[in-house]
Amino acid sequence: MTRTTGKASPISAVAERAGVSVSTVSRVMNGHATVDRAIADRVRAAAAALNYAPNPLARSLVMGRTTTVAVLVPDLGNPTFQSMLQGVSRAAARDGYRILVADSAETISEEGILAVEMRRRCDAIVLCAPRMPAALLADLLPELMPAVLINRPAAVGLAPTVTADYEAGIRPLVEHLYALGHRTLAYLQGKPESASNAARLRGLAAFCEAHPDAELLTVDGGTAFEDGHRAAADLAGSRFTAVLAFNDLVAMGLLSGLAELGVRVPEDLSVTGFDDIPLARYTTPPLTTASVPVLELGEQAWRRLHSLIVNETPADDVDYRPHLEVRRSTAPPATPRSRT
Amino acid sequence: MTRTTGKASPISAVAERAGVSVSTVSRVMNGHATVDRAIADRVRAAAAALNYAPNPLARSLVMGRTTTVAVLVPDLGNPTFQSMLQGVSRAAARDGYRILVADSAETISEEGILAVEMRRRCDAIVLCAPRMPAALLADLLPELMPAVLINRPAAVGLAPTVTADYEAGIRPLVEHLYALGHRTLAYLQGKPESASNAARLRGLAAFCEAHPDAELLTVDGGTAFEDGHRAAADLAGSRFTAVLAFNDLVAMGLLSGLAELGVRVPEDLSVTGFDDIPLARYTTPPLTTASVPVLELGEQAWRRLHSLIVNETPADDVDYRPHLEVRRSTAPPATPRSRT
DNA sequence: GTCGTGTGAGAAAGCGTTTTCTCACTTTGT
DNA sequence: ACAAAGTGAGAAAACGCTTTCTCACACGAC
Repeated sequence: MTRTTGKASPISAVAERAGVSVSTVSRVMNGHATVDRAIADRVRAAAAALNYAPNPLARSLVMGRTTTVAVLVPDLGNPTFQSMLQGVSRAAARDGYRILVADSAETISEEGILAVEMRRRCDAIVLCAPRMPAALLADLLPELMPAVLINRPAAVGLAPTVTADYEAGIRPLVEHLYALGHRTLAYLQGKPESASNAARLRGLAAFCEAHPDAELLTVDGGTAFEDGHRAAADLAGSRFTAVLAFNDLVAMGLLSGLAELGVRVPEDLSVTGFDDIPLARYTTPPLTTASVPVLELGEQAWRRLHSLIVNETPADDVDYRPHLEVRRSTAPPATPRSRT
Repeated sequence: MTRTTGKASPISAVAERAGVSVSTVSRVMNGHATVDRAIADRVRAAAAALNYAPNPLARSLVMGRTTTVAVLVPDLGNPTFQSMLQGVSRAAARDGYRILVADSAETISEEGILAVEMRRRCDAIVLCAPRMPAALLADLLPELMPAVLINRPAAVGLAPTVTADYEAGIRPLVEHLYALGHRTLAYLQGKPESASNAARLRGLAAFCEAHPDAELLTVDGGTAFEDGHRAAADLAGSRFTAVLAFNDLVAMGLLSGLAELGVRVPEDLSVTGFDDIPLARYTTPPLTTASVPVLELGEQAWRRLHSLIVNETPADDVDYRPHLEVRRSTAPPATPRSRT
């Protein structure tokens, strides 16, 4: 009648089979206190025979911890957030934690509700919500703690934060173009309400101030391939000699659109991306971009969250400065025809 | 003394404040039975004042369901699995379910343990484990039910399964190349132990049988960009006029490597991918590939899992036949020099 | 021989819910 | 008016565990 598989047997079954109390089984399973060697062996044998494993739910309830954390990202379809998730997931796995994941894209208006609901099922939360209004975030955070923020530089002080410095990061990119000789530039912006778009704009504003001879225009783009692809037509015939795309995805869409239109990159037009997603180095031509260590961002988020969970003071906030990755989508502008 | 925020108050606090028993609070919160209108209002007021929400853990323990399902994927860094995850996640979210995600890449040898452990924390599991030995899978499944399998055609019958038919899917691809005039082809294979690689090989074998005049050689590749990139050097000087890459990632790596070597695609060499990941249409040249509806795969997996959870009989297994997506990375072979 | 002092194991009290069981208090039927 | 049937709410059991509290027993010390 010994079934080595089947539905989970409760601790009481093990206790009964071993002829001891549940307390003793619990003690054995958790390696607690000193329990007589012979009895412990009997318990272990019984547990093995019944294929016993403690019910994690019951365990969580009584212990007040789930060894699970939530990760909320705005779009599971975006390589950047995918990598963040992967970074958190891997790091957390090493510490024996599981990930509860949610994609807020579907329910942008109820992002807050979603976050709270997720949070209550686990021990802590990593919040990547670039477009959540600051006020809402501030309201929410007390309910969410322990929490770590990704890419919410404005919220520094509210919770441990890991960020990429998009403002500083775009500077080398645009300076690179300037150094190549570009003076008429376009910035194909992302969603205007996004914090990181604002940061890029600040960085670009600083650039303009430093180089009054350069002209930089912001044009509406988006955050996805399609947005870049769509923008190609407008940009192809324009007077711009270089365009900074909001991110790599948009840049790739643009690259593809331009190729279809017969515009040569970088000969006719230089293009830059942002993020350095894995595919950026495999585009044609390989994309000049600002490299953001997203996996690292996820890992560092986990480190801080873990500290909070075990009641240590987390490491200081970290702000990754993206580094310029020069590839082949940028080159000096063609000799202006006006010279002719 | 009314704190509208703060640590979660238990149901007993609400009961006390409303001057009723916990049972009544529970009934009100769950809209059960008929409870006196006046009392119900009092309870709701108390709950609101205390910002009460039932503890999901306790709820799960007693109700025996968590409204959470696990998704196990072999690599969170791979666009294909990312899309599957997204597909499951979105569909599950619509039904009010959360996703517990795990990346087995780190612990390939303990994939089984991981699966069981995840499964015990929730109501069901979606298993995407293309390289798990069939015997292990069969052993594991009883413990995992309810479960749904993705891309394990060999396991049909053990659990509801959604698959892409890689064997049938590669056929139109290679036939397309054959029709273009290619007779010397290379298949840049993935991991030999993977089920979907075996399926592709079967499809290709059938092709060879049907076209004795064509020569097709299998060469070792891999599953990632880097693998394709690395293979470029070998393939560049070869006599092959077309190469079928294991998947789009490999194809893109290959494209990039070939571009660096000055090999023109498709003029000098035709290249195909597999999967039709979002970026495939934005490569240069856009990639001819077999389109696998991965998001759909995830969604269908969820549908079946949901059925199992609510004790309905799930829809029949579904086997998506990838469809040929002809883009611009394939063309007739260059006129052979041997003719000269 | 009595008094600490350990030691090891069982009993019981939670953890925060839901749900069944009970029962007091109306209504209704006659 | 009196039993039968309904209502609505509290008490208590259950979910499966961990942990504190208790206590029986055996040991050396005085």
